[in-house]
Amino acid sequence: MTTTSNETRRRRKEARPAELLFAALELFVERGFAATKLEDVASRAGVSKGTLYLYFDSKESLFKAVIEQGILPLLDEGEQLLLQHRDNARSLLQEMIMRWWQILGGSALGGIPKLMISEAGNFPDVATYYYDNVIVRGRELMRQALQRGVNAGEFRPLDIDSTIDVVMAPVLMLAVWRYSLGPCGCGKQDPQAYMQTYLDILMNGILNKEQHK
Amino acid sequence: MTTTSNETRRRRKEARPAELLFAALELFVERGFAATKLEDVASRAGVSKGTLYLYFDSKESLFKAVIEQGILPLLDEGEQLLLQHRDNARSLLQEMIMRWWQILGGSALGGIPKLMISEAGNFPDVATYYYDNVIVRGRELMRQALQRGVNAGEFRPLDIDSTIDVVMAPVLMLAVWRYSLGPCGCGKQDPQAYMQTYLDILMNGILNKEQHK
DNA sequence: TACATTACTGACTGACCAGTCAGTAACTAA
DNA sequence: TTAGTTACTGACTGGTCAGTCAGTAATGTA
Repeated sequence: MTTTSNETRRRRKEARPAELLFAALELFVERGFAATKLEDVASRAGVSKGTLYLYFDSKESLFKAVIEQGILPLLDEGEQLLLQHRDNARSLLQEMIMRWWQILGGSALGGIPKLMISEAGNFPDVATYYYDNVIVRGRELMRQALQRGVNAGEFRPLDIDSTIDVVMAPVLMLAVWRYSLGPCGCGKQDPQAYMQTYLDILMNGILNKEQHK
Repeated sequence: MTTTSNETRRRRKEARPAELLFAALELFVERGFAATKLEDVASRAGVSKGTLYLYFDSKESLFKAVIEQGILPLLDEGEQLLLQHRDNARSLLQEMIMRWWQILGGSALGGIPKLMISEAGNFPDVATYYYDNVIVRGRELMRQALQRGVNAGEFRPLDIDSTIDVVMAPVLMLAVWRYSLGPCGCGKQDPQAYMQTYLDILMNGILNKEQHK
């Protein structure tokens, strides 16, 4: 081995934090927090372990940063969508769900729900942060979409609070799956069909029967 | 400290394995595999670490045993239900889902899905075992209930394969939640209402419109 | 009561890894 | 070109924990 790196050492103060966070996210999601070695995080980001400690105080603070950086952009987009949308509630809800899935399914951010689920017990304060800043905010978006539909008579009368969680569960489950049993050759057969079926059942389940098809 | 245990040492060869498995399940679910110390598992089971090694070869084999012992009884019951049930498909499906939730929600077994999700990446062979013996078998139960409904005209024509996963997701999510963010004071407000709403939306979503209410 | 068997114990070891810090080399300003 | 600054490195340390094993005590048997 003793590969003398042909890539010469560089100083890139600005890029390091983001690169380290991305590497950490990938490894935390893949292996879990406790089983991830900081040496591996550093080398995946192309630096040494010492460098990691220039930018983060400890393994735990790296974890916190991963969570905090990772999810804020996601919600901003949802809030945009809600404000701009002027079509009926059905298409708003449908679009929110699909957009949400595209983001979760299409980037490493999709691993965050799995990571948070796995580690919440070991980091109660991060869990609380996540709850207050992600879950509550996400639920609020969903609440408004559902409420709009119920008010307009598009949706049946619903117990909004519990409906929010029921509606979100299948999307979350799909994202979680992707990073857990998915890679073991036992994925859901077809995410596309899954989402299709889900939306079909959901819409049939909550739309008012007045206007059919 | 030096607490001289007033409870005198006992020899209970038969009871140890089950007690160790139960303690291990609780701690693995609570903290994750890597973050769980075998010393803690042993002491929760009321024995020393050495004793644990009389019954299990290694930490990994303990993990495997936890998974293997934990889920088989669950499926047996589901298969019973499917065979005995002679009512309509709607009530069969409803009963399967509720019974499933009762078991997951009412015993420590409910933590197994969370545990498997968290650790699948680190134990591909256990994940494969779990997939083949739990997920495939569980899906088969669900498939038969759904197929029965579609054949009888009770349910709309459905893409059964994807419907299976969509139907299961909300129950799994509820179980997972209970052992992740649930304990951080941010639980789903009311599991009862959640299941109620879920069944309501699901049934409205898949029942044929011919027979209403 | 004495001896044999074995379930059980816990101090010990070696590997592993988070976190440190003295040293190195990339960049900068003169 | 040189001297000064600082981003970066990696060998090292101290603590932790999976796994071991020589010893202890509970039970069985005579």
